[in-house]
Amino acid sequence: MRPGPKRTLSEEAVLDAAMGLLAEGGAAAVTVRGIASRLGVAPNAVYTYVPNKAAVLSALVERLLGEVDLKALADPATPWRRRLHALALGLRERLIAQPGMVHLLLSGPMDGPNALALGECLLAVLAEAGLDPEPAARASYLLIVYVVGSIALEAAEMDADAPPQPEAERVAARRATFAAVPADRFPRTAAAAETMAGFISTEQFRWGLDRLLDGLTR
Amino acid sequence: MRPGPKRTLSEEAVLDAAMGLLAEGGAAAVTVRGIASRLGVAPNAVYTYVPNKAAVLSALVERLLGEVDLKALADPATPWRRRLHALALGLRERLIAQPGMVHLLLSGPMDGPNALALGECLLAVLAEAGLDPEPAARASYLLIVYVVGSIALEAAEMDADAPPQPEAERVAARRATFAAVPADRFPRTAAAAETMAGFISTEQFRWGLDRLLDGLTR
DNA sequence: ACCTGAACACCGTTCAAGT
DNA sequence: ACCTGAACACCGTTCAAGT
Repeated sequence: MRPGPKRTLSEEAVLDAAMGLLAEGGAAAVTVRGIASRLGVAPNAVYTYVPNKAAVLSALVERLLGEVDLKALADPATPWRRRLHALALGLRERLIAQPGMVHLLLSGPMDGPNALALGECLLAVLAEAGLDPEPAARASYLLIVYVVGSIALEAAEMDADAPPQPEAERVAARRATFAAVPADRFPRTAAAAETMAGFISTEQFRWGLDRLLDGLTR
Repeated sequence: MRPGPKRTLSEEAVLDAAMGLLAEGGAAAVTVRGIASRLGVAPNAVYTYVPNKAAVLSALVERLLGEVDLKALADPATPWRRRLHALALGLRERLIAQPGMVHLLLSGPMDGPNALALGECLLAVLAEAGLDPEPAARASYLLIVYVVGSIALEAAEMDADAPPQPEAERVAARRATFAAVPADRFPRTAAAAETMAGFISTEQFRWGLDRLLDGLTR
């Protein structure tokens, strides 16, 4: 490929390449040089389309948030609690599917337009749930904290530099870990080992979400 | 400093150096070469005391968790709710004081002895609160998710490569951000801007913790 | 305007020495 | 056993070219 004003690439192509690296090798694999090589271009050519690596990472987060189906979230035909469940579970599914994505999400403020749109939609749903503006705002943040926190803890137990394992295998790995806990020193932990193995599961995620919504609307 | 079997250093010294780098320059500043230079030693000398960088990071997390006052958490003289508040606020204070520490916490599983001890203690407190073993186990995880998630989101808005700013300044920065939100596109967000500026505060942290405990014990 | 080659200032880690 | 110098295979980013 010869130099010249060709504009063979685009910011979108850069983001696609970055996404591919993320999917294959985790957050550590997302490098400017890796993006360039995937695009068949010299490392510094990437800087034509993107100011720096940090911009790539936050653009990836924005892109992910843009994929959330806000129409379904806003649909007044479905009960608000069901809509919040769908949002939380959808976000979880997307974030877990891309190991290392949570780390990108937590590497900077969520202040992009898609993040704002999601927040706005969340406020509307919570208003429908009967919350006044101030509690609704606080509740929206609490929900985000829960979703992101859950996934961050899940991701912490995953091998960051590998493709994601299915949930059943990850739970099995945790079960093995807790089976090795000495019952004399940590009796309660050992007794609840089976429960604790399942913390990394959709079922526990749902349970926690319900306790949270209970606390918010009682 | 000349080579030879001197044992001038120790694993503890390595961790101290790493902690100093973390405090001064955030997570990105914690490098093997930085540790070595801080100890006045060649980069590879560090590998005499520590197998690799990942071991340094998880040891830092373990050290932090070891600083939690489990005796105060277990003290049956204080009401359990107050004890949980103290634990959560204490963890938050420590983690916020070291910018980048949350990223270390989230970079691997919390399966060290101090993490287990903290979990065990948490289970005991929740049992005192009247929860059966299984709900207690789930609740303990939910609490950890909340604390870690809150701090991770707070840290995401902090400059990772700089010493921590006081809470008041961070809230002020957020206020400026939300004041710039266009009210026509995001009316609810703009209306609740003042509330949302305070999400990064001890007060919101307390509020969320109380909603959580409400949901867990109702 | 867009791309290249070369370079700069970094990484983590390894390996063959020296004492 | 412990440390060193040198090296390897990487980073992100910049800069002076070439077309």
